[in-house]
Amino acid sequence: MPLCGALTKVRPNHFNDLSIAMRLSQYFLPTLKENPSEAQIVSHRLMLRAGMIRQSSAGIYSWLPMGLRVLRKIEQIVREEQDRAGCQELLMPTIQPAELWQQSGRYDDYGKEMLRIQDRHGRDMLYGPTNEEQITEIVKSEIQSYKDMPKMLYHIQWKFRDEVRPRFGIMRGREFLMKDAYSFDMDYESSKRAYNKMFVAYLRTYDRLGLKAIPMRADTGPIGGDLSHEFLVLAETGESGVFVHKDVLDFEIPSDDVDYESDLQPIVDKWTSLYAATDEKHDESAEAELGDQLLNARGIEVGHIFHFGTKYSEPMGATVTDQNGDEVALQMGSYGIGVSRLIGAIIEASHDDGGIIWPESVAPYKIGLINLKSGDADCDAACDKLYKDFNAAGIETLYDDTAERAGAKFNNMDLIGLPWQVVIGPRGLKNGMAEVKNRATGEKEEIAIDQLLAKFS
RNA sequence: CGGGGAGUAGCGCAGCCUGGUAGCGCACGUGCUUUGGGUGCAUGGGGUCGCAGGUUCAAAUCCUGUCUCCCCGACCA
Repeated sequence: MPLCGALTKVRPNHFNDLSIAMRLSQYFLPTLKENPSEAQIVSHRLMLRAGMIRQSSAGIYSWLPMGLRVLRKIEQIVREEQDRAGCQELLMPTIQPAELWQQSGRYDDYGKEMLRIQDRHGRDMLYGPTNEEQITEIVKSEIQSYKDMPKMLYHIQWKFRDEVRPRFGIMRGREFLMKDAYSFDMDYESSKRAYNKMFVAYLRTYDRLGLKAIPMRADTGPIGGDLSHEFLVLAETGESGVFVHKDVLDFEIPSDDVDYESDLQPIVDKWTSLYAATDEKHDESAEAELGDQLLNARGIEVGHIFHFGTKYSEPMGATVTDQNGDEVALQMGSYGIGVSRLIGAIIEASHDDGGIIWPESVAPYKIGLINLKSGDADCDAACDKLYKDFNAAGIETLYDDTAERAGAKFNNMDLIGLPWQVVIGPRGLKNGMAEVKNRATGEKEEIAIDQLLAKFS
């Protein structure tokens, strides 16, 4: 469908709209001064301290308003890029019938990671760890002719994998939010085009999230071939070692007017032309060959795309009639992004001793407005006006109107990690000035209060 | 699933060895104080010591069992 690229820019998304403004005195934001003892890695600690999540049981979390807000933002960027690539959103259930998995043969194979449950009639059900069977069933039932092919479908849904050992907070939970897309094609060549679309969409998605993500050759599973890549985000605290030709870091991200119907192979070829491997697949000989071109870093896996041919379509009978009237088993691929895990990855990649440093695209609010002297008539008036103006201009603002001391407010705002802090205090106010701090760089500058709106619009 | 550690106030911890009915810091309430990087003083509230048995006149403390959480490893988005 050639329309797919054009639709996304003004895509209304009412159910995902987020409120623009919030007063801290009214916000449910339970921040912690001290580190909870159970949290080991920095993203877990900061998510707990910044009041984003609370643990319910091992690997299962509640999302508090601040955390949910970031989750929604990430989800929305993922959604926009999937839509742009021509992938269509649907929503499949979390609970699936066991029969579906018996058909594919995975019901017995999957093991204890699959949470199995029974309904009141004793019918075997399961909490989906993934959705290949479910989507295959849908396409099988609804598509009979090559004329309705190809199709790319995705959903963003909670999954459950009963990990033996959940850890690292949200990064390795049992319950997690995932975008999974599935492609259906008549032949391998067509399937490869779908794969390339997702490849490009992934590059764009991670870039928009403020991340350096690098595609790396991954295990090809049962099919073989070269259509399988993992996307690793570079972060010092990453779980796996990565070895990358350093020029990969400077490769160009496809722009937002990429034509997804054009031949994307050159982009994919470019991005896979230089050496990039996780430590598991690292080839020692490449190390010598690359010399000082080689970057040895650490990474977090945040996405995986792969082609698996007829692995599910065949056993489940998902066939379509081709031009000759023959029944053909569909060529399939699946494309995952760990949405909730991405929050952890972003924090791992972007924080300092003071707390989180949100990239602007996913920051819960753009501006933290700090009233240094709540209760002071002039400070209150100046802040109220700014707050209203920002609000009217659609600038997301969290207004710290509490009676805390200055130091407490600064530290708390640093912890939360909003990109900009606008500080109003009696001292600057006398001259009509505010202090603006860039959270990422730490730079502070004095700006006239009446110019703030222009700066942030 | 193998190996290790921990459950005492919302959070971080002490007390346990050598039983006598619970304490410190932060947070919270109140009053004063202070006000540009987590003020200071005073005062107050809050805990079936994970749970269940057992030993004992008496158990946070000793014994047995059990549940949960965390860490290392194997596995994974």
